[in-house]
Amino acid sequence: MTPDPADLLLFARIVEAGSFVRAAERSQLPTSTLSRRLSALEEQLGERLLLRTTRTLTLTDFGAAVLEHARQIEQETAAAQALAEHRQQAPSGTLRVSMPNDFAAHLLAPMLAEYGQRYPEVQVLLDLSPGRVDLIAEGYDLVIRMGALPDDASLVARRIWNYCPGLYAAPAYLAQAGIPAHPADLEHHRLLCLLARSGDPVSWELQFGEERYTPQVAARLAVNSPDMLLRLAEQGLGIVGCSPVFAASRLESGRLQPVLPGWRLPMVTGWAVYPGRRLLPLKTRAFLELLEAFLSFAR
Amino acid sequence: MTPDPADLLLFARIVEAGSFVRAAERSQLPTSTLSRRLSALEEQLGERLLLRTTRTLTLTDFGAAVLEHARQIEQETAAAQALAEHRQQAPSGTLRVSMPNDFAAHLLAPMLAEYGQRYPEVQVLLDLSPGRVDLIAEGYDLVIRMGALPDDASLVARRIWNYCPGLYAAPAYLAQAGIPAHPADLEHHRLLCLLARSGDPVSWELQFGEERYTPQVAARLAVNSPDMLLRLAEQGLGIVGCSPVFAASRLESGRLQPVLPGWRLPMVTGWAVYPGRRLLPLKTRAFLELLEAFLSFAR
DNA sequence: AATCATTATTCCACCAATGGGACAATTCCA
DNA sequence: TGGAATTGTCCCATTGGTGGAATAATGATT
Repeated sequence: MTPDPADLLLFARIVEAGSFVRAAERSQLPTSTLSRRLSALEEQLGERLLLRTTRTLTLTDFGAAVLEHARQIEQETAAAQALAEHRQQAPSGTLRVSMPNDFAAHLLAPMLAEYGQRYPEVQVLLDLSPGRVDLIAEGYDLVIRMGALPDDASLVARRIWNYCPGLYAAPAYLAQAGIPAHPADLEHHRLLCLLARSGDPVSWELQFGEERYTPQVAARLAVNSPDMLLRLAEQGLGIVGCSPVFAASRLESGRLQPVLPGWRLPMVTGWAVYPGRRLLPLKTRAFLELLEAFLSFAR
Repeated sequence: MTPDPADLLLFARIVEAGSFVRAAERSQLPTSTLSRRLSALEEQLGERLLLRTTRTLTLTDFGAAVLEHARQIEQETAAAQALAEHRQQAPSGTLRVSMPNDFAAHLLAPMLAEYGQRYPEVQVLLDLSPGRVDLIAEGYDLVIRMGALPDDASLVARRIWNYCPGLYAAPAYLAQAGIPAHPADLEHHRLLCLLARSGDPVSWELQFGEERYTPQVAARLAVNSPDMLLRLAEQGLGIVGCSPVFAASRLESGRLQPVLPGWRLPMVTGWAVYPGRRLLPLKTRAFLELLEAFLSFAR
């Protein structure tokens, strides 16, 4: 059996302190423990390390040889602790984040800039692939996804954002197909739908305050990229349902305009998913905090 | 509080094994312990080291940083153990021995040669000062002394040799002063006495089998070196009492001859004194074994 | 020389860590 | 698709180690 490195560490401390009692004071341990542990270590190694008198401790030359290794152990444990403490104060390392492309482009660009400036020691690796990634297997620290969250017990999902998509279309399209006055009118329109990952069709369950209405329509086109969806709507392909935030720039420039204002699609929730509930790396915690701060503005 | 190096070592083992179960098998520990200890370590360091799924373990980049130090600790403990095991097989280091000059010259020269040849890794430091040395304070591994042994509880004395001094004188001296036929005759002779360390006079309590006789004489000369004593006797200064072994060479060459053959002085015991009762360094144990082997020949 | 202060060791009641088992979850295999 | 095997975590009775106090012993001091 290999010796307990903790005992070797204690041995180093005893030698440094020069006596059992001083080592006990520094280590916050009773002298009895030190005495017992050292004896056990000697027993295990099969040779004495220290010759002890009540007044003096002298190293065996075997003890001197072992002491070198014991000091190394002491130094390495201290290094490990220092590493941890440094982490506690300044986030560092590599942060691997995966999030939808549009989410990053429309909402997170300034936030990412701020994060990079505030924590220069963290290297951010941003993945914008739309598909879900295996958080742990692929080594991601954080994954942001819209809609359905993965029910993985080892993962923790945190609600970071939500929105109720509104309906938007290009003025040219509305001039040609007419402006709907009620959800029921949508049955005669071309609807552009965001393709859910699960592949099942999205129901257009519209609501306006307490009032609800679900037109019996099928989407004419489904894409898995909100940005592409908006671009298609801009080209006059139909009516799109998406977040007001995403549509904002096109609304301002007049390339899109609201349809059935006040009516909203069901709430979509954005989740931040990360492994484990506690002991989150500081870099991740910092990212989440900054994320929430920015999203509370964008709400 | 600094982390427990034993936990860091376990962490390294888990990473090497690739799973908790395999690490448990190798370490002869239950998986529950490994799981708990690793969690405790993470708790203490404040950040996760391993992301665990039932099927895969992946290192955090913090974990990767800590792992380096953990591996060092593993290596150092192994080195310490190897050191001990190597000691078990091949004595090494420095052996500090103190013994009387004459004891070394007449009895131990071949034994020391044999020891040096058999254990080349041991550097022997031989002290031939006649006075008693403080075993522990001066760092001696072994002290050989003739006569009274120190009653020190922390020291262990082992009887290694004993002899009954005989009487010897130079032929020239005997021709001049006459050959004693009975111990009582010694009262008219010059007696050369070995100076005891305590300084008190040595009584010439002669015995021959069961017969005892103590001539009322005082030594004319006292020296604390048996060899010098013999040399003085050789010069015809008087009758000396010393070990037959010490006198052997001079008896063979005829420079000395026995006086009152059969009569002997009281037994003198030689002691080997060393610190502690068990866990004797192998170099010391080897020395003692060889010592006893040689002295059993010289008896 | 004798006493005192200091130090390492020993003893024993007690507590915390252990480890065997059950459990939940996941991946592999048919 | 469904079981089977494997894996990490949790639970709780049990044990080994802990730590406070007494003991033995040593070196300095008066």
